[in-house]
Amino acid sequence: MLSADFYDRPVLEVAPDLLGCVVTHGATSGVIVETEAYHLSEPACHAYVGVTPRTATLYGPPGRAYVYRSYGIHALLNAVCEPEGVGAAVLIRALEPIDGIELMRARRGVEGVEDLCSGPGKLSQALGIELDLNTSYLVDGPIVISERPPAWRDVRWVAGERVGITKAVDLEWRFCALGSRSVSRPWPRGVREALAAA
DNA sequence: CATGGGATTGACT
DNA sequence: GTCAATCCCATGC
Repeated sequence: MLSADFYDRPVLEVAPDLLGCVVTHGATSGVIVETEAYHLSEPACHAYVGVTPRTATLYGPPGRAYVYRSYGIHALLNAVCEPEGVGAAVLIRALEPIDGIELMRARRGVEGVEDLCSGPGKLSQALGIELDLNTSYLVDGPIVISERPPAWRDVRWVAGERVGITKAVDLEWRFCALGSRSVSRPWPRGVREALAAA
């Protein structure tokens, strides 16, 4: 599994490095195929407002999970990065399912493998991740992130603009693996072209 | 203490 | 393309 040192680096390095790594929670797991970086220096990041009860996790030690509720409905999973005292995290936006696919189908209420984890709210629902896992360590579990399997060692990716935000929209801090149909919509140009060519 | 705004999704026109 | 669901918390009075 990835050590705390892996996350104790600039968030723009960690975000693409997480592509191809495996997230496991209980009997379910999947390969990360999409991430976004957030940093206290830009207004789209929750940490932009400084340290509050909500953002304390972001400013805490690297390697922990930051889980928060979005639109009152979805739990979104982030990996806290950079040294303690620096508010930054990588949002895990999509997975390609590996283990526990039947359990994911039951939790999601849909059948298609490509629909199980192709979005940040979807993957939390599929893996059974809720707000009580906020501040838990991604090194120890219950959620664990481990190194790239051999097939994903040299994963290729493209950067694009982040999704669903209204501030700092021009930063290309979204990272999508090429060749996976589990990337969330809208697909960046490179992702569309790679799948069309395949 | 009241208010308002989301790092989304799925259903519907 | 539009829109509502629904909870947490930051902000302002």
